[in-house]
Amino acid sequence: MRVDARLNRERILTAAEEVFGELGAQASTEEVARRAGVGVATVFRHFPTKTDLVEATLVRHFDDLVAHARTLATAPAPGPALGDLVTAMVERGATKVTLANLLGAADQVPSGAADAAQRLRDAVDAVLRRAQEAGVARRDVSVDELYFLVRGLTQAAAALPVPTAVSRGAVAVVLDGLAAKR
Amino acid sequence: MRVDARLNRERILTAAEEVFGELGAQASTEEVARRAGVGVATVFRHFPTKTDLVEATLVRHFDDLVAHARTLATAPAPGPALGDLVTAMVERGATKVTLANLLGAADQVPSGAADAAQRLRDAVDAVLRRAQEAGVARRDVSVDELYFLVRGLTQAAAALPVPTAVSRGAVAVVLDGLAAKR
DNA sequence: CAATAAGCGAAGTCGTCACTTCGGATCTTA
DNA sequence: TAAGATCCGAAGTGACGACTTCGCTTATTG
Repeated sequence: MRVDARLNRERILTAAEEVFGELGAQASTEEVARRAGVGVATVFRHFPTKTDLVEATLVRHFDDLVAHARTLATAPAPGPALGDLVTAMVERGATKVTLANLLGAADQVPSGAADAAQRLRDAVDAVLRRAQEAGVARRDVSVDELYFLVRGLTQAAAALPVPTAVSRGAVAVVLDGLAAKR
Repeated sequence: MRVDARLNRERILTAAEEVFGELGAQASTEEVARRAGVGVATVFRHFPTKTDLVEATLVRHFDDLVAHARTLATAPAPGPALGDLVTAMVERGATKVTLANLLGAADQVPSGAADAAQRLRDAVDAVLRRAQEAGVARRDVSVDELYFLVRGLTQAAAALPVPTAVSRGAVAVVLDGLAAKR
């Protein structure tokens, strides 16, 4: 692959992340191209369909979160680690959830995104289990439920322009409900 | 207004509720017309823009919830009433939230929907305050946060068909976090 | 029951957006 | 450094969806 091609690919991904974050998932491919400083044809050469572009953006984002989760899985304090993870997912994912919605709306869920989501699920699972074994998280909560909660918080946060006292408070309530009963 | 016009209006609203619930917010107006058994022109005569149609559907749904909330505001047990309300909003609203997203994406938030949302907020506020005064809900939670949580849970439930057990579990966690500390 | 006003649907128009084509510019390698 | 492969952007194309027009139908009213 030529160096200019690789550079453009990188520029497109970065632009897609910005544009979809600001304009929402229905932003046009042409807007992404404009922001990246390339022609539309270049975008389509790298990502044959719009779904491919969205998928690539999502996978990149998910893998970031996976790395973060794996670090937290070996952190000294399992309880705060779980809290950190939830907060990070909500705040960093806020702009990306609309993308996931677009993907969900498509008839077929692309395998690449599904794989990345699975990796993230597993990493979150590890953090949760560790907190449960340390006795600082309810044992009757499954990853599915935690995932559901995080997804919900993230989606609600995405509606707001900036993380606010309200979203922080809501996260606090959930973390409190997640904590082991005293 | 002629009786056939009123009947058609009713049919259109019902169809819109179904279609947007099943196909998502980006479903076409023509699909709504087909489902209602009328021509597209009829839909546009009753609701000049698609936004108007979405708004009308939302207002109807919100007002249903407002009625429910007002009933619960005078229920004998304030704690379970709050739980009931949250559950009802999440489960009944699941198909409707995508509509709210579409509205939010539009440049202008129609005043009608904003008013209905305000009425709902006030009704929920009443139920929450009553639970707090009865000492069964945390006092450091505001309506804003509760609303945020419900919105998130509903959106997550709407996004993809989730097993009821999972959404119920997640709601339980939130309600637990909402309960007064022991 | 006839006149009339309101309502209705079929067949458009217009703009937008995902995706393609092709002639020219640019990087690579011998 | 020059041949040649690779990459690029400007200008399409075709489909789809929001919204309009108009001739016909149907409910209302004196």
